Amino acid sequence: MPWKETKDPYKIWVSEIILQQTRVAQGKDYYLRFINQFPDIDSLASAEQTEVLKQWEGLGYYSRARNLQQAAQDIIHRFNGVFPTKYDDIISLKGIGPYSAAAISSFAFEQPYAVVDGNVQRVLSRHFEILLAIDSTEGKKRIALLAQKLLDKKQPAQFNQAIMDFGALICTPKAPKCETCPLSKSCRALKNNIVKEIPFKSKKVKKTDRFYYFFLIHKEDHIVIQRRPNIGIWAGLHELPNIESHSALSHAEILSKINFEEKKSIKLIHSIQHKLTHLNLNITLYHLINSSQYKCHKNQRLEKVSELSTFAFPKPLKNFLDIFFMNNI
DNA sequence: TAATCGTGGTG
DNA sequence: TCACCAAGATT
Repeated sequence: MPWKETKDPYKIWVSEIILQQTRVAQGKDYYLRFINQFPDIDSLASAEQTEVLKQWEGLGYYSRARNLQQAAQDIIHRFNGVFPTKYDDIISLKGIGPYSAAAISSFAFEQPYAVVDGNVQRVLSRHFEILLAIDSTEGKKRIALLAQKLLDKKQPAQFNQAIMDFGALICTPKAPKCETCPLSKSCRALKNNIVKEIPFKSKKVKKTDRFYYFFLIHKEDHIVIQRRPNIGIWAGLHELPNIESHSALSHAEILSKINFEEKKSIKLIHSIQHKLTHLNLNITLYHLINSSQYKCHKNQRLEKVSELSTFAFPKPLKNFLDIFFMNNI
């Protein structure tokens, strides 16, 4: 892992943000490209937000990218452009919570702060048979205190890396390798045969439906694009003009909501469903065939198809645009 | 506290 | 196929 070959707090910081809720295999190439494009705090702080989001395109949880840049600008102003070394200063930065602050403090500065991520929650809750939900305040507190107590204060970086690796390789979520586990003798969950029951959560995420009807408005070698608002899903990314709804809309309802001149020339070209962690996404794409009369709104712009790769789009839209224009050139 | 925020891998 | 969840944080 390339971020393990450095003590540069900036690079360690970037790697930790990228790896939040993200697998190493998925984040590795993003890390290399991001560091190449923004090699230090100054280059990140002074970049255009659209550039930063472009580097993040396809990685998800896009507030991470915007918070990363905001924190870089914050470091310029509050810490003279030098990454802070105190835990309290580190955790005060946008996008850095308890896990990332402990990770940076230990990996970059060898300070005695125990990381608590999904791996650590799993390892400790099993080994010590903690029968508290890991998404409860009490459960989190118990595990955090335990991790901090267990931490080897003389080599916190190595300890933190080891316990996370242990969770990722041995004490895995499903089919943990208890037969060859070096801690099997002292594991209380294994002793009581409840390894697969731990850890557990108390809350159930209820999924909501969301419907997007996107319009591909095509004028010769240009299409109409716009930017998403700075809140909500895919905040700050580019997209196509659309209608959003919490329920399915009929074709007639869609036509009644749009103010295009040539309603009859709207053709459905693509319909897909996505299951996200917290919502069911239904995306329908329409093609406005004869759109020579279309006039852009203030928040919209005509952009050359050949320039679309310079903008960050949500993954479902990028997939569609890539295929559509590859087959139509 | 609970809801929200993406994408991809896994059994 | 589908629920689960991965180096979590914010509001």
